[in-house]
Amino acid sequence: MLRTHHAGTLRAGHAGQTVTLAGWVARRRDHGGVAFLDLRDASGVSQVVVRDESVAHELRSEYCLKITGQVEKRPEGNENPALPTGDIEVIAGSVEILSTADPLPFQIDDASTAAPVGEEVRLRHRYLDLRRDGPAAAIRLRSEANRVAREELLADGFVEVETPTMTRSTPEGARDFVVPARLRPGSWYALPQSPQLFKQLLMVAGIERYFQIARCYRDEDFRADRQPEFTQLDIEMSFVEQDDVIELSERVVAALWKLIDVDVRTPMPRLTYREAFDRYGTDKPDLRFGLPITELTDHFADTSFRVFQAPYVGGVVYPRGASQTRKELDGWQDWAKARGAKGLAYVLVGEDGELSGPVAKNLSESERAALPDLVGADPGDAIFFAAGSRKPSQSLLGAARLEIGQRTGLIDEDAWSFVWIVDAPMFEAVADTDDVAVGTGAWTAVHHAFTAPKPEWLDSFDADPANALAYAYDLVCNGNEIGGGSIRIHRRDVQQRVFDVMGLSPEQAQEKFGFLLDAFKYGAPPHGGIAFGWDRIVALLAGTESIRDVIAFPKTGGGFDPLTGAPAPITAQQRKEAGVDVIPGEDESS
RNA sequence: GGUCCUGUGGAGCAGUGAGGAGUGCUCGCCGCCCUGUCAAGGCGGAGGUCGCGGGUUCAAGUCCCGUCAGGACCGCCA
Repeated sequence: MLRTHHAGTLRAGHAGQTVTLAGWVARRRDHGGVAFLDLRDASGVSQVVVRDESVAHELRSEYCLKITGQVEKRPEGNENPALPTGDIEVIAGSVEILSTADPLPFQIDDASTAAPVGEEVRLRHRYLDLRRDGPAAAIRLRSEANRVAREELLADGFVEVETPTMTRSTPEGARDFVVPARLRPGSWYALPQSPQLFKQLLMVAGIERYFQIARCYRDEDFRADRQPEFTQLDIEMSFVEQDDVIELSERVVAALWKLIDVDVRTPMPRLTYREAFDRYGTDKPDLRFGLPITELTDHFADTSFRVFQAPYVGGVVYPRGASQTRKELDGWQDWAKARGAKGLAYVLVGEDGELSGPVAKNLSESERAALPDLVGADPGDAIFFAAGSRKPSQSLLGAARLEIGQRTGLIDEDAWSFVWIVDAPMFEAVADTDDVAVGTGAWTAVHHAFTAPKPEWLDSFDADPANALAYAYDLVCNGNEIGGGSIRIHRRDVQQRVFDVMGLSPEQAQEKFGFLLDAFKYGAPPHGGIAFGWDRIVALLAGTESIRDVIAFPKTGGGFDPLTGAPAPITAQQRKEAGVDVIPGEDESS
């Protein structure tokens, strides 16, 4: 080893020892005659005292040094209580420059810069960014999360299995990334959107308890919490029911949050999908604050106000919202229109209890009188309304609820709220979505085509697909969906009935999922599982907004890696070898 | 595919409303001084296609059009 000690570990007890340290110059304070270096390695920093000015003079920020010297207690009064190593310093005997450093594109020591450095320049020099305390801690926390999950699962008899990252394109939800196959020009591998099909095959294989920290790939447009490649903690178990998967999941989550000294209370509360939409207008409600939505359809059943003559009317309270300016209230209209709504009707509750605003005069005396109590509004509050089809209206109110919670500071940023969303519908009408439908039927799977119906719907789901409930569960933390899974179909007859609802013929099913259906012919065990959004979970643990902060080398919005410059053109020779430009013949399936 | 925000020495900002010489701030960088600092200090200095292209104008960082890049959101993401 080049060193005998780690810089951040030296204490008063080391005084008198001769040590060798290796690390980077975090900061240099040259007094001419005596110079102080903060030498940083992964463990922290120690102050090094260089008394030879000719040695100290040429040293610069982020030079990589090897220093041998004696640990001494700092002179009386010169201790730095802000540093763990603040009681000692290392009097440099020899200073060897292992590596010099050019002037930096940005400062590593962010304590000295008032404002944060821009993300683009940080990502272009991510290897420097990761020398900083915050980013370094996030990557190390991720490693700890991986360790904790592995320990919890391995101790419970789980087997870690790696599945292919070059596989067959299967019709799942998202667009596939594809890889040309040199040996079969015109044919392509796909990168997996998840290990879903493989983990089910592993259940057929008798693994019984599988997990993997799995990389997944989806070629979709970006959002703050999306990357083209992302990570799931993927779990699948045989001979289990919903409660078994949930119980295991809660143990894993509790172990993870212990990393940040949070005791997660289990069992976690559950909401049905229906309740979540009725009360919070979303399937991933943030329960760190209240402000539930109130359905007002019955209240306005006989209204003369055209806008409220709708299949659904609901409202949400904006505490103290009546004092908003006209401009702010108009801003909400733009906000709603940006979400595809016509607008956001509102009523202001005066301090005297009188209702005002453009909508109020359209309401009857009785409609006005009961309204504040019905929605839980006090004098000085505002009430926002959405009217129209049930789900879009609830979604709008749910988004408004969240926006109100954020604007009014109702959200306790230190709180952790976990909730399971259960009993999601199995199907949704194709007309309600623009999904690339797997089949040609009027219905498409909400979760995926292998999700089992709840036991009580086993006989009737195909007779009443609009109301059939799936044996599926999503885990939501502070308004983020951090995990989701289901009990799978293991019976061929049930699977075919699901395909029938989706308009998928046996022949079509065989073509698309044949390898899975074939496997299910050979004694498939009942099984189910869950996948956790690992990047989001670690981001929550790290207390950062963006999952980019917990990915070592993330990509920016266009799928571009500012560090390597990927994606980049390839040479003509590479194109030729890869067979990218081969046009499939008529006898080849594309 | 759509909407909004941002782009000014190496970093972070101000300057754009209401056009008038690349003006300013904090940090960094370079040189000199300095023997107890720890965001060291003092003095001096260098460093700019104002993202890019076009237009309006006597004159554009500033106004208009287009475009590129980054961020956020809608669509999309079983």
